[in-house]
Amino acid sequence: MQDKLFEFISKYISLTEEEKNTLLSLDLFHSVKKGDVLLKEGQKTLNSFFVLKGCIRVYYNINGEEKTTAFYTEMEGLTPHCAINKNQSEYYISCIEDSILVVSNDNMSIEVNKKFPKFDIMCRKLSEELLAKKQIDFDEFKTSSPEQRYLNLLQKRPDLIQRVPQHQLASYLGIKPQSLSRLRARILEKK
Amino acid sequence: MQDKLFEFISKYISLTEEEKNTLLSLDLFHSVKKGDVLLKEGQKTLNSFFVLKGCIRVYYNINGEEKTTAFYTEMEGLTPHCAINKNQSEYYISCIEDSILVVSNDNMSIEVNKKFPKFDIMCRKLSEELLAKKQIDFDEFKTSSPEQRYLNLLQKRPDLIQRVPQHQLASYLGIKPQSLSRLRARILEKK
DNA sequence: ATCATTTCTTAACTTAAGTGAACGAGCTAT
DNA sequence: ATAGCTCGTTCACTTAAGTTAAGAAATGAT
Repeated sequence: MQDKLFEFISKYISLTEEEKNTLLSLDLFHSVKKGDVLLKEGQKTLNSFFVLKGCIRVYYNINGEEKTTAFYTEMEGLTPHCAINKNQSEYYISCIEDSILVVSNDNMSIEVNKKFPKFDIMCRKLSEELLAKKQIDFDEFKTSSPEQRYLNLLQKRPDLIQRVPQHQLASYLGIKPQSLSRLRARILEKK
Repeated sequence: MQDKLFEFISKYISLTEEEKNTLLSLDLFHSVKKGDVLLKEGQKTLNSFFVLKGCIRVYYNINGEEKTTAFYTEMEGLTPHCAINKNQSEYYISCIEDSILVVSNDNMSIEVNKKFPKFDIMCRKLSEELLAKKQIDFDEFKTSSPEQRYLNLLQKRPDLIQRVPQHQLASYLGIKPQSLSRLRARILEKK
């Protein structure tokens, strides 16, 4: 499982054995169970989460209703907003499948970056890439209807539709569960 | 105007005079006129754009229709997706006011980063921060109705509503110009 | 100053999403 | 096994956005 992490990192920088060992000494790997909550609204954390296996989701509690806004699956990760601006978190992060995560905290990465400055380069490339990608995703969302978004998701991340409950998918698509149900029925009719 | 750039940079790293001079020697500052197109669909560029004064917008041409997805005003900037993944651009970038921009290109920043590695640190902090902010913006967009989005924009970026044409604002809000018109009339009624 | 174009608004109509309620299927815990 | 939940779907109704068209207002070009 560690190899998957190194494989991912190698897309951005190359690591010596020494550097790999430094990383392995940091107790990065964590198993979490379906339903485990990694971060709650109002909490603070300096942790970042990277998914090696499984799926985590981000959701808000808005007037007692859960609104899911993001899923992270294999080889995807997030640094919560609150870890960057040192606020309390506005959202929850929880685990929707038994998962294996790399959990790294900010102090840790400051240490690592001191020892191996090229980690900064990786983090920079990675976050620039993710930023550009997020912008494209946002653009696609803005410029399409709920039905187009669903069809788009079906193309791009068919796994999500399988592994994620409908009502969570619905808010991810910016609509209510009933509307998603109806929209799917409508698509089936058309075929 | 250069001071505004240094002031911005100083939020992330501190610069020596030598470093400032190196930056100034790079011919970074450009004046552009309202309507000037900085990037077209299908083009490639390695340039990044940072707005010192004025406003630029990102828009797509989808079935002959312009869909505006982003605005960048004072002290905001973007690195186009195509500059990161070396593709042809999917979108246009143009100037909606006479503006003063910092235009930096990728080769240039590689040079600068070699000389002054702390620029990498700045870029990293900056893009991590922007990524987290973009995610929050996206979340807000997903979890609110067009009307809420408009009211939200009115709070957070009242300047945009003044300086940007309605039909561009509309697609920025994910709706048609007619719907924006109607929605604004509805809000006025309620008051 | 005038003409042409673009932009914004309004209106009538269509389509789709939101809302509230009901029902059955599947899970969970006891 | 069953009682209690959650989840997904369906329905009827409401509300708002999309569409098409028309006209007024603002802008730009000659």
